[in-house]
Amino acid sequence: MNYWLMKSEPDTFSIDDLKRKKREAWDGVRNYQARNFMRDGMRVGDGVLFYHSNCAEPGIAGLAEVASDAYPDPSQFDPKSQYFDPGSSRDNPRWMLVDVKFVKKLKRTITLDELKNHSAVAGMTLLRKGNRLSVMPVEAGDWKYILGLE
DNA sequence: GCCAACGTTGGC
DNA sequence: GCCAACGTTGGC
Repeated sequence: MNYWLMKSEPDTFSIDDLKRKKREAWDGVRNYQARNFMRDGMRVGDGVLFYHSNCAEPGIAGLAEVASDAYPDPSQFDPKSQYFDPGSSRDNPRWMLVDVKFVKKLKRTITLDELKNHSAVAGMTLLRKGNRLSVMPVEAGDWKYILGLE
């Protein structure tokens, strides 16, 4: 069992949206490293920290779970989608995604600002300067520690 | 809205 | 293969 952090802009798709929909295909990832984590690293049942980015209160807003194996992101084939990739083909899809299902909304958002003040998690990928990955691994120890902060 | 950081693209 | 230009991310 592995742990992950996935970023979403709450204006686009928030933890409340996931709660309402129960399950969501995590489409639109167009970064190779993030894709590789989904394609090669994720297994059904892995834990996911649902992170709100690019908003008033950036931070971990809830928990989710990997709910499918990786499969081709349908939006890459759709010319009307903002995620359309003319360089990809159905025979050899470039972008993969997983489904994610709702587990819980945290009682409060554990903010980025707060995490920065805990030296125990200072090594997290999330906190690395200039980090822009939208999907990244989380170490088991960091996962446990963060859940203890709620 | 600004801008630092970083990934991608494309000319050479 | 180098690297400048460009686009995007995301905190502030």
